[in-house]
Amino acid sequence: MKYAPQKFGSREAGRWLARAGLRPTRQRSALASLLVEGGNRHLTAEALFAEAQPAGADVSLATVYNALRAFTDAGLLREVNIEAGRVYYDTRVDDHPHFYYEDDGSIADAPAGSVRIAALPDVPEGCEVASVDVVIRLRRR
Amino acid sequence: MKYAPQKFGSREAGRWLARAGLRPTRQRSALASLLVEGGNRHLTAEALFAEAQPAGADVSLATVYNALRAFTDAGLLREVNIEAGRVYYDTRVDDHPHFYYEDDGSIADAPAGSVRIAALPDVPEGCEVASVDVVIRLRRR
DNA sequence: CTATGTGCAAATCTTTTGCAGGCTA
DNA sequence: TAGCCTGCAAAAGATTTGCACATAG
Repeated sequence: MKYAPQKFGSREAGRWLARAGLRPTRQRSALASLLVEGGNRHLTAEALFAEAQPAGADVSLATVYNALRAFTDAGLLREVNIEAGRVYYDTRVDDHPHFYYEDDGSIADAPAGSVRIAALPDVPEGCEVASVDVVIRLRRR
Repeated sequence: MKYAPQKFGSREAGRWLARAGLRPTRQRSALASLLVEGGNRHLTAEALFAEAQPAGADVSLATVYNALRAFTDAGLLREVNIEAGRVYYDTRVDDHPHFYYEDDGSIADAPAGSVRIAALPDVPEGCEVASVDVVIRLRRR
């Protein structure tokens, strides 16, 4: 297939990709721009795909999935597993708690310091903590 | 279809179902027994289905899924979302932290009190906390 | 008897993969 | 040029659903 010339992707997005040693292809650059410039975000592959179209990015859904996985493996994104059968990607990669609104299935960062781990567990022999995920599920009252 | 006479399900399992107002059908009783008598467990629908067969329970996979959802809706079980595309059911329904072994994808309860929430968040207006899920992801060192 | 449950298979939905060809370095 | 990427469509895996029949209360 014929690809259009490179025309998407901010400098910031370019650095973001370079930092992880990923080739700045047209598709990745466009997706990276959407991810980096949107501030802290939590989105699914479908959602990013839907955003890419109107932005003129012209990426296939499979490429969105592949790119998100590549970004995650490179440490640029973080997977958030909250809902069964649906993966969210978080542009913040540090440990931080999330609010999950059960009503509409949306996700938000909980205010910094809103949850503090007072005591860390006795980790089983031969293991180390990779991350600590905290999800506060909220219900409309 | 012809069903075999009721012959599975302990008294304990019967009470467990009655407590939630669920009809103690043969299939549900058998599944409830497996769940209640196994102590604290974290299993998937597939896993429970696999256990039911040798136990002579003769349930279909669809029924296992339906029953697990019914149990969860009734508050007898708790869904645990840790891995994308795979739901675990926990026989403990109170808030408690989990260890997740990234190597083999297994789940275990973290020792009681191993994690203590020091400060609860400022919950958004009009919302209340349904539950707080804590997952400590472990990596083999 | 009547509302619930159940089995089976087909349908959904999300995510992954195989392949042929395009593109970055 | 060499190997990484992409698009497309098909595959895969988990869970749900439609329908006819069974069964608990």
